Amino acid sequence: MAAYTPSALKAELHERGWRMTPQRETILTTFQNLEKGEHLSAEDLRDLLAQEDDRVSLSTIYRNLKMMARMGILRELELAEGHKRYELNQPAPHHHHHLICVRCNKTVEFKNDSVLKAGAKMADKSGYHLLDCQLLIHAVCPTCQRSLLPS
Amino acid sequence: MAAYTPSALKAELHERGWRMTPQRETILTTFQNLEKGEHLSAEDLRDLLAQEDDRVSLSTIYRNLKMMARMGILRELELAEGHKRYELNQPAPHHHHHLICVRCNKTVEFKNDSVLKAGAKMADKSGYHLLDCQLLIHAVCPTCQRSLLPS
DNA sequence: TTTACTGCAAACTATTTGCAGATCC
DNA sequence: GGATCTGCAAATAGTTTGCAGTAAA
Repeated sequence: MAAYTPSALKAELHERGWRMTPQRETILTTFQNLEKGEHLSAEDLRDLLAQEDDRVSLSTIYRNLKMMARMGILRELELAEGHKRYELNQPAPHHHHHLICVRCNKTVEFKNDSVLKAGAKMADKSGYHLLDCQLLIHAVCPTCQRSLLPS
Repeated sequence: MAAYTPSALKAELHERGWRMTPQRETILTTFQNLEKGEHLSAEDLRDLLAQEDDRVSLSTIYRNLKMMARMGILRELELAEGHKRYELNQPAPHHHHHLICVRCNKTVEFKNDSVLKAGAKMADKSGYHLLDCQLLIHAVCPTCQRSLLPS
């Protein structure tokens, strides 16, 4: 656990000439307090914060989710159709991949360190600085295979 | 090469109570004639067909790209921000993954059969019918690392 | 002859952007 | 003090949908 603290974020922002704000701290700690494997869309996050009476505007949320993904703090997932979801970008023991049913969107998370290593090696070999590595499997789940509906 | 023929598509459509159309054949053969590694957005495809005076409406393109992805004929990629791209879903020797710079969107394709095998095994283990398996690596390319601009 | 498919135009929705005021450093 | 950040409202853009006519089988 331990992970990324607000002050580590602050330091990294300052390095780039940016600023720490209460909204950014709220967003970071919200993701850290999330149950393992839970991921949020921009709107989910807005609603969750509103429940706790800690309102942050949708545009600020969008701006900061994208920023944190580009910093490698969050990972951006395209699981269900039509909107992005975000989760903390965790290192090796917690890092996982996704298997998704294209019909019902049911998602299975799974770990595979050798895939992660292969990704890291590939990035390194090309001189890229790795931010996130996800194996994305599109498939049809057992239930939907049995369904009589074509599609 | 060889691959999927229009009549194979026709047969598969009929199995599901669907129909073959000239538009569907056009879309399939267009992807087959594409250079290796090239991928198209819905709009790209519309424009490419218009150039060859073989106009297909955008809605028909959207409907069929999604259908063919759900059949496993095409793979749906989210490379650059904001719109999906499609390419032929090729088997083992041509199958590849993507390494993407989150700043400039420069993309490197690479092959890794053991990753593909790990994905197929995982789908099988969960009883899912595999459609596509892609390792998606988000990173910062060498040029953008050197750039002085923060972000 | 039936039902699926296409094309058009309109609708939708997630995300982005311009701007004025607030706030971080 | 000066630049960055936020919140609002409006704009954008990719994609979807309703419908009437067309065409597979």
